[in-house]
Amino acid sequence: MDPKISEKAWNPELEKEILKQWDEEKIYDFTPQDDNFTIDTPPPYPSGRPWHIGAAAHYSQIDMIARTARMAGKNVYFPIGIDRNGLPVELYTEKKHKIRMRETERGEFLNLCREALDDLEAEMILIMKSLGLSGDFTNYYRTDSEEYRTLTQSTFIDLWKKGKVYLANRPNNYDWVSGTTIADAEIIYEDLSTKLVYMKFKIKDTDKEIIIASTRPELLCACKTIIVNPEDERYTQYIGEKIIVPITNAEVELRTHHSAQQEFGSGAVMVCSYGDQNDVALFRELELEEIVAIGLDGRMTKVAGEYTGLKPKQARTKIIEDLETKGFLEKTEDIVHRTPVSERSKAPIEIIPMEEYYLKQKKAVPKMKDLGQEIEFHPPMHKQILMNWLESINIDWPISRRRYYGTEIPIWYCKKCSEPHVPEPGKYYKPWNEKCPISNCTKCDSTEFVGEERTFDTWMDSSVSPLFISKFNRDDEFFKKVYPASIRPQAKDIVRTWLYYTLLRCEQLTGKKPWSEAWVMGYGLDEKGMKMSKSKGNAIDPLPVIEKLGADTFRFWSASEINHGYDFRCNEQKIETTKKFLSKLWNVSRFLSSFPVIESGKPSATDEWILSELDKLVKECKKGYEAYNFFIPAIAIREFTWNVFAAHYIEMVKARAYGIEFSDEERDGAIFTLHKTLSTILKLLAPITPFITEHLWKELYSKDSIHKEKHAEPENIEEQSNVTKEISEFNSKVWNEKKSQNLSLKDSIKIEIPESLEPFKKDLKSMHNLLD
RNA sequence: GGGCUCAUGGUCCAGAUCGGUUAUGACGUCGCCCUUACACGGCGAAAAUCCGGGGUUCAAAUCCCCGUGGGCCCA
Repeated sequence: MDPKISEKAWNPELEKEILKQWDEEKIYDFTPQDDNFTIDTPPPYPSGRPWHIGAAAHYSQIDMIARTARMAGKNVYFPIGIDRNGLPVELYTEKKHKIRMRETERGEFLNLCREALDDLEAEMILIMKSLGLSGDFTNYYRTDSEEYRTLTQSTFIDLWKKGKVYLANRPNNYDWVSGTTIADAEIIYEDLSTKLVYMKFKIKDTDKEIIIASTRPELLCACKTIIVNPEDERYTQYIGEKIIVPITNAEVELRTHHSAQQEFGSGAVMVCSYGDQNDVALFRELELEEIVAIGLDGRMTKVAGEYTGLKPKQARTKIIEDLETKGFLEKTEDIVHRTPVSERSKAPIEIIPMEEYYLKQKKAVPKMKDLGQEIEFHPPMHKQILMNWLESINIDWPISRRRYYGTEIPIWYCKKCSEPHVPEPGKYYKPWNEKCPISNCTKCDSTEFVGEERTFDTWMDSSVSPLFISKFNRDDEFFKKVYPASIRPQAKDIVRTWLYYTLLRCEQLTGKKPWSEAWVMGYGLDEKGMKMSKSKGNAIDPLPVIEKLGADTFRFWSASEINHGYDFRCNEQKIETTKKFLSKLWNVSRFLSSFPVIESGKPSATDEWILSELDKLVKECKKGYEAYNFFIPAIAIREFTWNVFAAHYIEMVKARAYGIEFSDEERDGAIFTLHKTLSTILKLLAPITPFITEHLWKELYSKDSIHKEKHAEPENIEEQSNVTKEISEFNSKVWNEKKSQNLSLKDSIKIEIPESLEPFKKDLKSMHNLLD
């Protein structure tokens, strides 16, 4: 009886062949029906090489969602997209070609960006395909396509007409390196070392002075008041006094405010426009008149007097020197300061009053909270990230950006009266490069217009992904069938951006929530538990790993190592050792391929025992798959296949399956059970390791793809877990005994079989060559 | 300062809303073994006072409180 499968190990090269078959057989094609399972797949952003290994794990798991749903009998719509709008590619292009965006002709710069994106995108698509993603690659979408940008602009025009957009001049987070406003959500905090400068401020008409500590002495020229804590007794006597600001000699008032911390510096704080968000709040609350000390070029403005034109950091150094020579400097201290920086350029942000477009969101918060409650989160704990974010929203969403590579804001202004004009939706507009489609100004009838040059925040594009994939405004029939989507899989770190903005925008545009479930995955960290980044040098390139070990090994690692929702560590060696399980599965299948597949058989006590354990496994997997938690089935399947099925059951029935000293009926019971168990294992594993299961399935059980099968259903067989324990204990006992007597495993030995294992006596005897 | 989350052999992790025998498994280490699926294997061994303290209970890795330390997020 030669095994039908002859190769001794799973060869990952076979994956390429299988991919081709899937392609030819079109087994993942989607035709909308009345009831569909739509996955709002995250379009990854090609921002540079290499792609993140955590992302590869993430997309593997998203595919497991698709396959799980498919095997549950759902009609799965699994679109694939690439997000191509935004700042990172601009920075990448500037670096790659050693150019500056603002010194390059806009059209030319956009072309360079597009080329860079095409390159990076090709690698991502290659990785996603190699991973076996069962998505729609033939129609994959790009967020910078004409069609997508038309949607972004149309939805903006719609919201504009509904009065949800307004222009306002406000202190804004300004990233002067990128030359653009950024949203609060794009700010991160970094601990940077800086100097805390203790300055002497004279109290007017006295010879007394107070000390004020600040990390931003260059903003002295924008200082409007000094605050102290109302409970700080050191300053009680000076409240209401005029204080002379060093260098500028301006007079400001000393007031009390609870936000001044007594422990920080001297307890007295200078309030300037704008050192930080607290300054913004204070200027608003105390109705102070703002002074713009830093311009859009990131340099000091003329109010800075002799420091005009310097960058804030240069001005700081110089002003510290001047304070010292003029006797205003008490001391300086080196401190580490949590500094708000731009997430993308890493430059410290400045707060500068600027005119930007805003999308109303403050009033929508209660509604968003309700929607958030309606959405089922996997795992449930991550709903809290959204709720915390909603709790902290206190300004509307600034949506305009002073960048090039993004969807253009479709507005033209009348040259004469500046009235803004928004065109009709349904077309992609580039106002910086196109004539205004409106012939006369609606206000003054003038015929000359100026196009808006700014673009949208990229989340304006990303936040309509459920509308794009469902062909909103393009195909009503399709839209009705696939919207709202079923599930939004995404990473934990963009809950407050992508997840939240999608909720907001889709509700504003359709009145409905965009999906009923949200599936949130943790971060991929390095082997020490630190965040991976290119600058730290601890990033792992997923492509060579996948090429070397194969997608299934990588996928099984991802499922068995990542407890859903928690952060996970990536370790190449760990991934490699995962391969052992696939080898085990392969060799179990190779052994079974020696026996004919038979449809039925009369199971013996041993067979019934393993079938009860198998049924337990089916139940366990079902629990995991229903929550889209692949950690549960992966661990359970590995444990069962390796440590129960292969280690004990197969060894017990080997002789019976060969028919040595057993009747045909007994033999067939074993063969039937072996195949039933293996075929069930393959089906249980199919969503996690689609390649090897497909190959073995076709070798052993069917011409048709395993991915057209339905999930195995529990048969509710009574549990026999105690038997498992007794069997494995007995087997260990025999093995140990033989070892201590220096016997080979095939040698005979005399050991009493416990009474409880009486039903398994014949199998155990043949397994261990036990003497009566 | 607030929130979420984690802490179990050298390393990673299970023990999930339901407290209950000797705390699961993998990686690594060591020893033995070619046994007609597999040496990418099998068997065996060593290795954990379950972060600390307190409480509830007949019973706590598990529940509660306090603390310590890490990660992430927000301010």
